[in-house]
Order: sequence, then C-alpha cells, then structure tokens
Amino acid sequence: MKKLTNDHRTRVTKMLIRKAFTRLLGQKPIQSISIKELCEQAGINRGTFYRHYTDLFDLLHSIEADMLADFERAIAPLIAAPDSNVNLVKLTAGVFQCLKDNSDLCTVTLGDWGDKSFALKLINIGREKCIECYSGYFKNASPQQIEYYYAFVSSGCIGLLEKWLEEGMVTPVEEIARMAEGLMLTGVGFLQKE
Amino acid sequence: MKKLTNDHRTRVTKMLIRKAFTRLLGQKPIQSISIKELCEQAGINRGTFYRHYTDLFDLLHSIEADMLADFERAIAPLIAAPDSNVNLVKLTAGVFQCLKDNSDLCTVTLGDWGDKSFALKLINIGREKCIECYSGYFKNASPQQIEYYYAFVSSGCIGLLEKWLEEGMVTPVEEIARMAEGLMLTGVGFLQKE
DNA sequence: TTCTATATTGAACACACTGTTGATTTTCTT
DNA sequence: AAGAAAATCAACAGTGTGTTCAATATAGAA
Repeated sequence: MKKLTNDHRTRVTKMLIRKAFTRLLGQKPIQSISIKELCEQAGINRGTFYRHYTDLFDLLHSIEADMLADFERAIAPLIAAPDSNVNLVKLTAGVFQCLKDNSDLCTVTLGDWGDKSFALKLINIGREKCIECYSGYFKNASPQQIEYYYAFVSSGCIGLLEKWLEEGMVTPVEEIARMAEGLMLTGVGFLQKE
Repeated sequence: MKKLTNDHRTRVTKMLIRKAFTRLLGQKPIQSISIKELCEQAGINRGTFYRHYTDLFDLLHSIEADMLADFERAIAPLIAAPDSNVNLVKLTAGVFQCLKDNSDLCTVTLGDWGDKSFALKLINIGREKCIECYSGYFKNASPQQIEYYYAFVSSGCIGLLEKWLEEGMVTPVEEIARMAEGLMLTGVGFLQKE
C-alpha cells in the first residue's frame, strides 16, 4: 500500500478487478467471495490485489466512493439552481436518471446481495439541502419532525428505487420521479389523483 | 445436523450462542466474526456449533425466523380485527411496540452492521393485507401504483424505525406510530399539522 | 531508442479458520 | 440406575490469508 501512480497499468488492473468484482457480486454475496477467486476471475495476481486494496470491503468502498463522486457531480447543477424555484420534480428526475445511468452498479448495491447502507448515503447527499428547504417552508414544524420526515422519505425513495430495479427500470424516469414526489408530498393522496 | 431434541442442554447451548452472537454483532459486522471466536465468547465447543448451524448466516436466519414468528404472533390479533374498522394507528403502534420489545435484536438487525433486508421482511408481513385494504379504498389506482406505494412506505417505515433506534427509542411508541401514519397518509402534509 | 522507475508476476511461507471425525465425558429422560 | 443423546476434546486435511522476495514486464521520460 505504498503511494501508487496513475499508471496505465494500474488503471487496467483496477478496471479488471472491478469488472470481476461486480460480476461476482451479481452471483453471490460479498461474504462468500474470496480474494483468490476474485483474482482468478480478473486474471491478475493475488499480490497485485493487495497492492491496491486491503480487502474486499476496501474495494467495495472504493467503488462506492467513485460512484458517489459521479453522483454528486451529476446532481450538483440541479441543486445549485436558484433557491426560489427549486424544481423538486426535476431534481428527483435527475437523481433517478443518474442512478439509471449507473444501473449496473445500482443493481449490485441495491440488489439481493448489495450494500443497502450505501444507498442511504447516496440519498443523503440531498439531505441538508432538503431539510433546509423544508424548514423554510414549514415554520411550525420542529427540526426533529423534519428529521423524521427526511428519514422516512429517503428510505421510501430507496424502496421505490429497489422496486424500479426489480422491474428492470422499464417505467420511464419521469414517471418514477413524479411518483417519488407525489409520495413525498401527499403520501397516500398520490393514489387518489386522476 | 441430525435431528435434535428440545433438550435442556440444546436450549442452553443455543441461548449461549445467540447471546454471544448478538453481543459480537453489536461490535462488528458479521463478515469479520469467525465461528471460532463466537464459540470462545459463548463458552461452547466449536463442534457443538456445527451440530446446530452450518454457518453464521444459518444462525442469523434462524434468529430472524424466530423473531419473525414472534412478530407475527404479536400483530395477528391486530390484523384479524374486523375489516370494516381496521385501525391503522393501532396496528402501526402495535408493530412498533413489538419492535421495541425486541429492541436488542432490532438494534442488531437495523444497526450499522445489521441485515437490512430482514427489516423489509418484517414490514412486508403486513403487505398483502395493506394492499388489499388500499385497493378497496382507491378504486381508480392501478395495482402497480399500489405496489409502488407500498414499496415506498414500507421502506419509509424502516427509515423511521432506524432513526427511532438511533435516538434510543425515547420517543413514545404512540407518537412514532402517529408519525408513521401521518407520513404514509399525507406525506409532507404531516409537517403542516397543528 | 534506450534507460530507469515502477507495476506485475510467480513462488514460497507461516498462520488462522474451516468443517469433519472419533473417542470420551457429561447430562437428560425414564 | 441405565440407556440415550448432547457436549467436549484433540486431531486432521484443506483452503484462504497476508506477506515476502527475486524475476519479469511495461510505462514514461530523456
């Protein structure tokens, strides 16, 4: 684990590792994947793995961190929009679109053997922004209530997302976003529309 | 893994194993717990572990199955209530009360290193019942919409539950149940009350 | 192109955990 | 008290781990 360069070699190695890893994660939970097995799949030497990562979880977190960065970069412009007209539908749609773009990784992290806690991290990026926004709206709601509200809707969105994935993401992004917003804003009232 | 009786010995052994297991799960994720370590903590022989369980996940699922049974037994009377006046608040409160009663296990399964997917299983017990109930209410909502609704609110409830646990379950059960219901029924409208 | 730094390889190593076995001891049931 | 069943203990081969070293191969700069 010395300092390592951005060599072409290291980039290829890391890519091979990641590909094999996501492939394996599509087949079985992380706890039944061995480093030896991963390296055989990736076609790299076991020692090379240890040069880059300490263990499989280090690798997982590294992948997640990269995805997180992608995600933040993608929704930054949406969040940076003027405060007055924060278009929630657009923001939500942007988020879901970004997730769809990374659907291979999503399937892994949100799938049967995925790292559920990571999904929360993803959603929580918008947390402070949301809370701040809502606390402006609802003067008579306590901060604690808003916290609970966010806990509820963020987890709710993950559930929505999982269902979406489960169905192969056939429903258009905009419709999912509309659903998400409807559910967040009016709860069961969402079912009464039309 | 032969047939095993309900001996006093086996009950004690299993109890020791479970206690040690939940204690360890409070300290680290399951993937970094070894069977050897668990047996040392439990003060039992390693071979004895293998007589009852094949591996740590078998043990985990066994514990979860027991908790699930407890859970079902606890909310059965609430669900069996006459269909006409299904009191959602009471049902929800009952559910959360039951979870509070098993808070030690909840902390483990919902905590940092818990098995998030299990929480979903817990919540999904009420799934069919709920869907059936709602589909009666909202004639013009498609089954798919109802599915998405349930996906959203069930995950939302888990998020609420996690936050509740995080705060040490100091908020009264009834208040959490009211929150859950409010969020499920009116979404953000919940913040506008009072 | 050649040179140098560095990444990867392959082999070997001690170590730890696994899952199983058989003989022995303890404990429960009747 | 006697037989049945469970827990213990020690030992076993098998496998993955994490590290090391010398060797080989490759990238990037002069």
